[in-house]
Amino acid sequence: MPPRPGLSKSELEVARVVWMLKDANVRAVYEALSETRDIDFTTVQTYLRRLEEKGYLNVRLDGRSRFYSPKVRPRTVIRETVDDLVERLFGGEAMPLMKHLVEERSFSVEEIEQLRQLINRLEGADDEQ
Amino acid sequence: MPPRPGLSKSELEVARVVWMLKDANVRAVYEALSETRDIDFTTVQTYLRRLEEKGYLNVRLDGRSRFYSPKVRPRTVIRETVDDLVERLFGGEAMPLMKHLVEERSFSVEEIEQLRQLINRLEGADDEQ
DNA sequence: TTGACACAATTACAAATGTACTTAATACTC
DNA sequence: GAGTATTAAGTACATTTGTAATTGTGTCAA
Repeated sequence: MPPRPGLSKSELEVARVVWMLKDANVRAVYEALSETRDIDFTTVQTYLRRLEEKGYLNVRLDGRSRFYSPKVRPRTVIRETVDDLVERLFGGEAMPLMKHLVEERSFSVEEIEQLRQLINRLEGADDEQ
Repeated sequence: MPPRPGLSKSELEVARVVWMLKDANVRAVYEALSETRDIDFTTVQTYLRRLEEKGYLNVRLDGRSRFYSPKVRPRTVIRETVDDLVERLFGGEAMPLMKHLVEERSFSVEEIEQLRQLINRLEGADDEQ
């Protein structure tokens, strides 16, 4: 179990922006989010505050403004989130999700090739006992 | 956009049980859920009612008791759910999720082979223009 | 026919979530 | 230094979610 409260869907979205920006104040996050979505500045403020309260972000004061940066590694958050989804939607089996993705998200030829490479690499580093 | 309100994490879990049972009354769903999770009978009742209200389940009356069955196909719900996650967590790119799954969920040799097959099959039925 | 249960239906209610307004403090601009 | 913009901080508030208690009603067994 994660030692932190989970994130809601929208919170995840905001967290992702911070991951991309590495270190950002409210305005920067607000602007990034505004690209794709109609949202109020103070709403972003609230999200960032909650993300900090929940232990996902660090805050640093620079002058009068607060800069947020990841505290938990994206990879970790992604793992927890995806695991949770797999648990609830597929009873813990990851394969059906893979299958779903492969079948429903029409990948390009290049992407398929990329995938194949990934799998090949896996087989090399196989840690089955 | 889905024409129905989205499902919460727990609602998804309950929906999945109904999918598996195909057609079930509260008790059956309650019993299936109890296997893995401590939950009250009436809580299950509430979830099922909400799932129906949201348009995900059909209800049929058999004697005095209500039998629930899927109204929206699992595949559809899964697509909507996964798409939403991919959107928020990976900005709409499915590949990073695949990559994550392949790297983080140690698949067995058999599963890897299965995956490979899946990909091969894909290439045959390639519908790029 | 009377409990004891089963199930439906209704209601409850705190916590989490999405969304924003308000107020206060500062900084920047003439 | 008065007015304007920026940010922080606090507060608000309806909706959704998770969880269940309560109340009504029929069913079955003794």
